Amino acid sequence: MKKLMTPPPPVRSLRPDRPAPSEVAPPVPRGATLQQVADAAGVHRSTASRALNPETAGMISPDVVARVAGTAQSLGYRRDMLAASLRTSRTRLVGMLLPDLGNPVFAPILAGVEAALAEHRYAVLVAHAPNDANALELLESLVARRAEGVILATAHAHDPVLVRCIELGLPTVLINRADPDRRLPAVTPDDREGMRLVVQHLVGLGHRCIGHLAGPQDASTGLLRAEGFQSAMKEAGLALGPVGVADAYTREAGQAATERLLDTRQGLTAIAAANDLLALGAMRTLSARGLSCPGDVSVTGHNDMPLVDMVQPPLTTIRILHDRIGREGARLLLARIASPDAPPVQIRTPPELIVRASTATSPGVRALALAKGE
Amino acid sequence: MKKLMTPPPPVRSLRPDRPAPSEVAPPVPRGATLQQVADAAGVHRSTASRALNPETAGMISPDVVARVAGTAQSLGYRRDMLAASLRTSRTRLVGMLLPDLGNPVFAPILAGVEAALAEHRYAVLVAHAPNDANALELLESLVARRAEGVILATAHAHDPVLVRCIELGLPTVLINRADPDRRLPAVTPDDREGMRLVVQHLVGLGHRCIGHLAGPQDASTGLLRAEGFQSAMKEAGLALGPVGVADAYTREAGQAATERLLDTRQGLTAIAAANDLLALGAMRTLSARGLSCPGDVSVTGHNDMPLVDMVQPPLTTIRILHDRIGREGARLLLARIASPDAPPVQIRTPPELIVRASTATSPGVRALALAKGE
DNA sequence: GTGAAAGCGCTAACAT
DNA sequence: ATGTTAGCGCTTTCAC
Repeated sequence: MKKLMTPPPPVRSLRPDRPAPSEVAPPVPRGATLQQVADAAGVHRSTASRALNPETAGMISPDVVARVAGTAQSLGYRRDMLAASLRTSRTRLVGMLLPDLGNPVFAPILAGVEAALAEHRYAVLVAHAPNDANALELLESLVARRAEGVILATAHAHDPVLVRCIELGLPTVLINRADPDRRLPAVTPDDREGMRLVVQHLVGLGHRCIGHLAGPQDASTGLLRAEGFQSAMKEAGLALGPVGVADAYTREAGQAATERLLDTRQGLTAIAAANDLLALGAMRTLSARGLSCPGDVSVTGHNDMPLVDMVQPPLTTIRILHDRIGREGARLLLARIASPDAPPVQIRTPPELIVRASTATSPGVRALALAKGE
Repeated sequence: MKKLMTPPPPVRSLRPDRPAPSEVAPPVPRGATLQQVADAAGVHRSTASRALNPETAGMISPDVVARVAGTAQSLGYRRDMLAASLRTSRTRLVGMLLPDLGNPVFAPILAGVEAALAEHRYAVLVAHAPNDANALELLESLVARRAEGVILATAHAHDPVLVRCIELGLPTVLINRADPDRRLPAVTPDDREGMRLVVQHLVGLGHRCIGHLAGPQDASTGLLRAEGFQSAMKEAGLALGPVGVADAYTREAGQAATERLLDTRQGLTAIAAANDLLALGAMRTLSARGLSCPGDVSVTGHNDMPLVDMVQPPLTTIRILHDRIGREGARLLLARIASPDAPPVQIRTPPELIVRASTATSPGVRALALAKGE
């Protein structure tokens, strides 16, 4: 049928040493191929393959292994992962979808992911989807490149990307933000606990009328921090605090939301923001209104981003271990790639309260102390 | 064992909806293959290939194109870039080697690179080599994955990575830092011009005794900014300024180098730092010595990193268009991939002086003005 | 322990 | 305009 063999064409013409510079195709620099190594070492390419793979080198006699390794070395051979991946269906590649590289939390997360994956010889394909623009398209391209899994730092409520990942059966880990339905493993800061630490701190300073400057409520950070704030207030025996919702994690949105918050409730002595940038926005609004921080109003942030210790006043905030979140996320993803049907784990990293100068004893307590003649 | 299943399993010839969890091999989720699409559409796979590729769809009759596209759609077919790449030797993949994701300049650079590459359907493989640890190894892994080129943000003097790239004939672009020998194309901020703007600004404020807080001299930024500083001083008719060299771009190193700088030369009224973090370190040292900024000593930075407008006093600095550096770098790399033998271009992005409150009229000028009874 | 042969999924001559 | 054929470079049964 198809296999009517012609005269024996067993000879494989070796590729020319210097491939003639083709007109239009870019002359990609290529090293030696396995076939060439095998030929030079006088063995079959399958033998060479086995000899060079630590997993299978045991099948081959030590002297052959040595010889092949030697010729490979001298020919500058590098295993072509592309071809190997096609054959084995293992690419050792994962994709990472980032919502906003402008936000300084993502760089250390990426660093953590990269470091943890590199330890397992995996590589990271970075895709950036500012304000979710064509995130789905980017996801598809990661799949087309046979990423073995993806890390999503972008998840928000009813995220189509997340749905698509599930639909594809693609190993996926959420990072920084979680899926409210817990369908996928996630690594997030312990947002509720962070807000609890903040509220406790403020209450300890004598504050009773505390407002929350909330982040966008379609992201888990915004939602959970708002919840954490209210439950900590309740726990402290205080009434639910007033809330101003910012529509983005920016200083400008923080300023605007603080305006609303201050208008909503008179006599606020402290503002717990869902994020450092929001807190900095709050400080601006306060000073614009002639209020001092922390004299009149204490302010707290969340994230401990670089330089918030140098602003005036230095910001009391919650430190998040972003690097560690990245590492854990990578670890989880590798676990999920290995066993995709294991139940999705939720990891929360512990927050740490960093007390600086933007929080102080509440004006009431100070007045009282003063009255006591201290 | 636990899984002694009862009746004979019904035969499922098609791949099971839920792939049975295999013992060790990860069940990678795969879509339809081109062959399957071709079969379903009743054409040969090469025809299907041509029909689905916009470049070659012209060769195929419109109705066949439509039919193939339809079946592809309904089967959820996605071209496997891995296989295509193996065949065509074009991966549309580039690697990016980053020295320090902790430094906030690199996130926007990465964003720029990613955005520019995505426009050409290229993807970015990110490798992180903090303090150059195994940078060479990372480079090799990028090559093994057949990256068509690399963007190095890591280059320093006599960089082995750079040498290896040249040796491999791998299309390479340097970013943020340049190769002193100009063997490779590079996109950098115009460091000399930036320092010139700074010095002019300070001289305009009446400063005459200006010191330079230099960065590491094995990176082009450190070197060029120091050179730019001195040549601008000369241009302004001033003597060479004293220099304190920091051994890293950190606040701590900036503090230490400022100590040395202040000890070297009495009567300094301004410090031009090579970088914002160094400038912040300088401010610390000044305040530790009871000197006020800008009252006694003016300070300038370089980069305009996030939040330096919020520190006290807000930092006068040079704004670098990091995002644009990334974009230009990507553009250059694509050009180099297309024609590797073109002469290496050097692009410098224009700096912009951002005047804030860390610089003020020199004490001498102020005293004079005062004496004049103003 | 090693070689032979098949094939991962795709594209690109070379035929018609 | 479409089908045939031959690989890209590698791994992996299956034989011996």
